[in-house]
Amino acid sequence: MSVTLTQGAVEALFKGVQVNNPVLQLLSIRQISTTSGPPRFRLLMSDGQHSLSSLLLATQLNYLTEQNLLVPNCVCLLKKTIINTLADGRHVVIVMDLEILQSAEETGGKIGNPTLYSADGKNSSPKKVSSSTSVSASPPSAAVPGTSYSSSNTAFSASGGRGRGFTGKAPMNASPMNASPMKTSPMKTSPMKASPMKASPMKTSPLKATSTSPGSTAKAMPIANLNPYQSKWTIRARVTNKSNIRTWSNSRGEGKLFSFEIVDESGEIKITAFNNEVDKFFSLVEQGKVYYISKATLKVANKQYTTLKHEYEMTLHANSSIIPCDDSQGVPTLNCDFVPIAELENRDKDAIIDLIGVCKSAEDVSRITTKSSREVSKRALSLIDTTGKVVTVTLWGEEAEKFDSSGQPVVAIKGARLSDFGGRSLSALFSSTVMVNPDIPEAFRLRAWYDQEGYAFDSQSLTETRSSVSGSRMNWKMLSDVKSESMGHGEKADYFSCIATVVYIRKENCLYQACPSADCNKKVIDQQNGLYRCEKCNRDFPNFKYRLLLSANLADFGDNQWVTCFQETAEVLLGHSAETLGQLRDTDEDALDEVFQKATFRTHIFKNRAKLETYNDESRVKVTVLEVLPVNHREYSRRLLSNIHKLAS
DNA sequence: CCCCCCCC
Repeated sequence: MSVTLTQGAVEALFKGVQVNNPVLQLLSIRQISTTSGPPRFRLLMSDGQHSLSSLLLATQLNYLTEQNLLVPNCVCLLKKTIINTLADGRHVVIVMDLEILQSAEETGGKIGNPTLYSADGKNSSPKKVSSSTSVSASPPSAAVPGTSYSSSNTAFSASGGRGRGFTGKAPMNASPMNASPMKTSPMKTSPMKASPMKASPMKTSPLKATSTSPGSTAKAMPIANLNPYQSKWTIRARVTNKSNIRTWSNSRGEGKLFSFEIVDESGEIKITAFNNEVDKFFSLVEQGKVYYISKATLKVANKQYTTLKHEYEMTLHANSSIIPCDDSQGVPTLNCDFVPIAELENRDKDAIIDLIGVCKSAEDVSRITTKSSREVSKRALSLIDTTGKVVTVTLWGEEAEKFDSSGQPVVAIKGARLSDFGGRSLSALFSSTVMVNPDIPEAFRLRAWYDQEGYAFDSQSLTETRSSVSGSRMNWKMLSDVKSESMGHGEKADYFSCIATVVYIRKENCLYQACPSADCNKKVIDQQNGLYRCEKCNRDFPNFKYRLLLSANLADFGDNQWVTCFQETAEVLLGHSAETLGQLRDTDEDALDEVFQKATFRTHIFKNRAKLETYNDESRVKVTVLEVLPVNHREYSRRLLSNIHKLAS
């Protein structure tokens, strides 16, 4: 005999320890009953000393049985195995790949006198087990919840699984599911009988001990651990993305379907319901709610059509069960991995991105016609985050129609697609989830940031559109043109735009105390008695508001120019509100200095107005800044080239 | 078993 069985392999596998390429003898094989899908085979294998009955043949190896190759007494090399851990701590070994080293004939019979391995050391006759329907009488180890569900990670990665499980951060992080027992049990059958071997029901339910109602202490299977090789599971998960009902008609037939995505703290998976199951479950399944789900079919996910990371997806069938769960504790509301907007520049086109930002502005909804002549609504939003960058996100259909931008809400989008249109922009997909003012810490942080400082940011958009800057209505000039073209000398003011760098901002007299009434910005006179007088309103006020009136010196490569910035443009230039700056001046002069320093040597696009003014018999052109816009690199290059061309000619 | 993801 040329083969040697791997001694100790059965004990290791029984205990859930991976064994590399063990050589085992098949003692018996039998088909187990399944509700759907291809036949499943359970194996009793021996290492010569012990035998193990909790092995399942992966369906892709079924051909070995069909060809009568995998028959009792043959010797096998298990090239790839997955160890699944059941809720009660027992392990099931899925044989993913094997090689028959020696046929049954060549081997000639059973090697050694193996006894069925069990944890308590009692050995039972392998014959008895192989003909019995009961699983080996290992004592239920209810005391190992900490290790429950933990599929062997190394085994999973060896099987080619990638990024399985929980890769994002959970915004609503709660205690691990293991530690949050379900309070109620709406399930008719106990989910804890999580044996993949339907023909081998456990006689006792190991976790039932302290419960008064069946299933009350049961644990759900984490979504990340779902696989086609275990059919008896119950998950507890939140619906994150429910589609409408769609119909189809093609060469293979017609029908209707809807799909939804669910999340638990371990991961996400897509579920699809067809025809009868649409009728049964469509109204039951609600976005945001938590359900117990069991008895659905798992199949390999088509990555072409899903943005989720799970290797599998689920299809509901006639026996599938979806039961609302009142206790949603510990089930995350969403599972986002937000990408800072500034970081989008470094991401690839077509990447699927989770994004959160304050909706600075939004287009009105509009109707467009697609290439395939379908009409659809769209609405573009400008989102900003603490990186100070802005990006355009397009919503479609109903989402676009319903969106309300009033109050500049925080918008979070899970699963938007990155496009290179206009540089960088995003588009919501059918699979995207759009949340307005979501109840998550990131949203609260952003709200606070925006209201305190973000609103005044000289934000740069990653999305360049016709309306943003580039070209059309801009009367581009160099600063030297102000003098050489005698701008502002005409009857009307001249308007021009330039790209220039702030070389100096005068701090003296940059702030004044203005009349607090809404439409009056007149400087008030401090009466030194706690009252402030506005001559224009002819009234005394107990308060005032700070206003900015900034003198700045701008330079481009041709010349420099003193300009005036009022309130709004000054706030953008300095990056803070007049109110904040007023407080700083009164309380922290150093901080105010820093603000001015930070704003200096920054380059922007300035839209200006030039007009000759006469004051005390002296005339000079006064340039007022009307708008400060971020410089876009493409635009900057274009202007630079244009200016060089102008200088050369 | 579907698989549309759009427009500038």
